[in-house]
Amino acid sequence: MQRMQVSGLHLFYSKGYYNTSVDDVLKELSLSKGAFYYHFDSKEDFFVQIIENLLVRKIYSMLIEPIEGHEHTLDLISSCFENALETAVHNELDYGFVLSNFINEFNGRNAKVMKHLNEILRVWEVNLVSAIQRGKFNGHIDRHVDAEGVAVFLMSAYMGVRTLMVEMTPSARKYRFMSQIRHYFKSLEAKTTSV
Amino acid sequence: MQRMQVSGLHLFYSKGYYNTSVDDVLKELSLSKGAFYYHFDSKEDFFVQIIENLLVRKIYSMLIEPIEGHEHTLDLISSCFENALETAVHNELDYGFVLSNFINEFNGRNAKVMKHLNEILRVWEVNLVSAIQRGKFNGHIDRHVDAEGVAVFLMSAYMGVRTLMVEMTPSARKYRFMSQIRHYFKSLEAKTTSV
DNA sequence: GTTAAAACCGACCGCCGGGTCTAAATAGCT
DNA sequence: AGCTATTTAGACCCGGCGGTCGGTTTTAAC
Repeated sequence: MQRMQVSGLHLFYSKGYYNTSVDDVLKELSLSKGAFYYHFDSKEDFFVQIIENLLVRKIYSMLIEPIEGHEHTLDLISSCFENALETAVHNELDYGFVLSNFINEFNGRNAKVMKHLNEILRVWEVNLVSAIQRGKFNGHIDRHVDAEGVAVFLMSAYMGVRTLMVEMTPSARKYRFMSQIRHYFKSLEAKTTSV
Repeated sequence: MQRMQVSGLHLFYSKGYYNTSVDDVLKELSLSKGAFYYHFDSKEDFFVQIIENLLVRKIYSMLIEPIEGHEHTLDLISSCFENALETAVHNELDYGFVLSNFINEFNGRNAKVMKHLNEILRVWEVNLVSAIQRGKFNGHIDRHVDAEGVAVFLMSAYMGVRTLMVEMTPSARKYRFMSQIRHYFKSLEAKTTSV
């Protein structure tokens, strides 16, 4: 059952949810329909459980936890992004943004699933905002900076670069992206510029 | 035939390519299978023609042409983004980034289609890079700025915010996003900061 | 060893989607 | 009007997919 979810996630990620049949998942593990529908009500239910059991935790440990420290916030964020993108470069299952793909796939097509995915986004956003506010409080970040704005901007940029990195010179793009992120961060630091 | 393409694009955009059947397109226009397969070899061919006939032109007029002027490059880009995102807010068919959605859908699933979509991206990127270089030449942009880096960063951010804007307070996010973009641009201007 | 519950098997159903094919309609031309 | 070429109609085929169901095996408790 755990195995089903793991290989289900891999397949859904690489081939897309609607483009992956239940049989595909079962073939991978040499299991039968019976086994599947004993454990899960439906394909959708299966996917929701994958989100809850695998996705949220991985994303939490990859994008939330790493920036909860009390050191220089912007450094935490940039090395967190750096790590996440590095796993993406190596074509590994980039839990960092499996999410982005799924959001694109389910948008306006499956409200139920979208609720779960949006919830993850929301948590990430809240966490980014509070990290930035912490940075302002600690004096690392200029106090005029709009925390919500920066959060939206960072999420956008990160999700976008993930799309751009697939199939086209990923490591070069990662490098360029990260250096711009750092440049952008420099402009947010205290005693340098203001918003 | 033109009508087929137009309503095909609308449906593919709103429901997804794989989630839209040929019959759906035909139902919309009260046409029959015969009419469709007389004009197009396959569903895929149909889609490729939509890309070539509708998508590239619209994107060209929305994201390429507007930044080809010789005024302050960064201003051109930001008002170009502003316009494109504004149409997205109003749930209109945002040709600006229909592209982003499709790239996400076809990534790693259909190489043939991806070739066409990547080509559009490539043109956009080249155009951004040369716009930025023009800005450096004109003295509006700091000469230390990495034009390729900025281009990748802008494309990422733009594509990402499009994802983020769907289904969750789009206009607030657009506003925040744009103000961060402008802030970022300020840090690229000549005689202020360097990379 | 018996028994009941948990887990699994795989044939089967109904539906839908892409694509084919033949016949009919329509348009264009003389 | 008559004839050809273009365009449509829609019945049909086939493969795949989500889901069901009756039955078999495995597990575990006593």
